Amino acid sequence: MKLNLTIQRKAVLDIVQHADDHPTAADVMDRLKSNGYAFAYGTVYNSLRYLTEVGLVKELKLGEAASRYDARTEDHHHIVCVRCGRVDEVTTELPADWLGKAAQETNYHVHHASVVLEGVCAACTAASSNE
Amino acid sequence: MKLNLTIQRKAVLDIVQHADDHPTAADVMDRLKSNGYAFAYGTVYNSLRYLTEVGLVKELKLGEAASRYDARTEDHHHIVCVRCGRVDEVTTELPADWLGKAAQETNYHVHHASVVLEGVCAACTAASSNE
DNA sequence: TATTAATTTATAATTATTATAAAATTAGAA
DNA sequence: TTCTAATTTTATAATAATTATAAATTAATA
Repeated sequence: MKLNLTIQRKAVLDIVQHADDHPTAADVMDRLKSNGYAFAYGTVYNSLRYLTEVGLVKELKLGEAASRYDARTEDHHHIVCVRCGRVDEVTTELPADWLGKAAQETNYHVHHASVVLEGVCAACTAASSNE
Repeated sequence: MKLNLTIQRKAVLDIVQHADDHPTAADVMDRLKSNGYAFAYGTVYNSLRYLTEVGLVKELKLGEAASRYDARTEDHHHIVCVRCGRVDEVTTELPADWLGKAAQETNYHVHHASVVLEGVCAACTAASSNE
C-alpha cells in the first residue's frame, strides 16, 4: 500500500500541517477556499480520513461536536480553554505507574491513553485580570 | 432553585442510576420503553440535560458519536474496550504533580482533567485466548 | 490504446441533537 | 377553590457533522 497523495489530499495535508491551531473539517474547507481550492465537502472528509489512516494526521475528539485534526502525530494530550475554545498540546507523558494502577483496577490491557484537560489559557487569564 | 423531578425525569434518572453500563440517550429511550414508558425523544434529552445541570448525572463524551450518561458523579475517568465497546470506570486519581507539569507546560489554569483509556477488557482478552 | 481501478464530485441520507410551538400539567395567588 | 402564570411535555421540524451513493474524472495497468 504505497502512499497516494492526490492534489486534494496534499492540499488538505498542507493546511493541517501549517495550522497553528487544530482545525475542524469545516476550518480546513474554509482555508482551502482561501487558498483558491474548491473541493467537494466529501473530498475533504475523505482526505482527512485517508491521511488519518496512513498516519500523517491525527483525529482529535475533544468532546465538541466536530472532530479536530492535528499534524503532530506523536502521542500527546490536549488542553482546551473553557473561555475561548483554544486548544493546546500537552506533551508531558502520563506516568507509567498511573497507567499500571488503572490497568490493575479495571483488568484491562491498556493500549492507549488520551487526556483532555480543561482550563483557562494565559491570554484569557490576562484578559480577565484587566476587567 | 429547588429540585423539580417530574415523573419523566425521575424515570430517566432511575434508568441511569440502575444501569451497570453507560447508556446513551437512545439506550435510555429503549429501556424506558421496556419499562412501559413512552416519552417523547425530546423529553429524554431534556431530562438528561436537566439531570446533568443539577448534578445528578454526568454526561460522558468518550469520542463516540453519542454522549453517554453516568450516575457516578464523583470525578473519575473511563476506559473503553476497543473490541466490544464496553466502558468501565477508572477511579484512580491523576497525580497532582502531573497536572502541575501540564499546567506549567501550557500556561493554563487547569480546572479539570478527563482521561479516556483504550484497551481490551478482561472478557475480550479471555475470549481471544480461547480461539 | 483499451480497460480497470481509484478518486472526486454533487447530492442524498443518516445520526445525534436542539429548537419550536402547541397542548398538558403544575404551582401559586386571589 | 379557581384563575392565571409558569413549567414541562409532546410532536415535529430544523440543524450540524458526517457518511453513503452513484455518476463523472482521473490515473494506472495490460
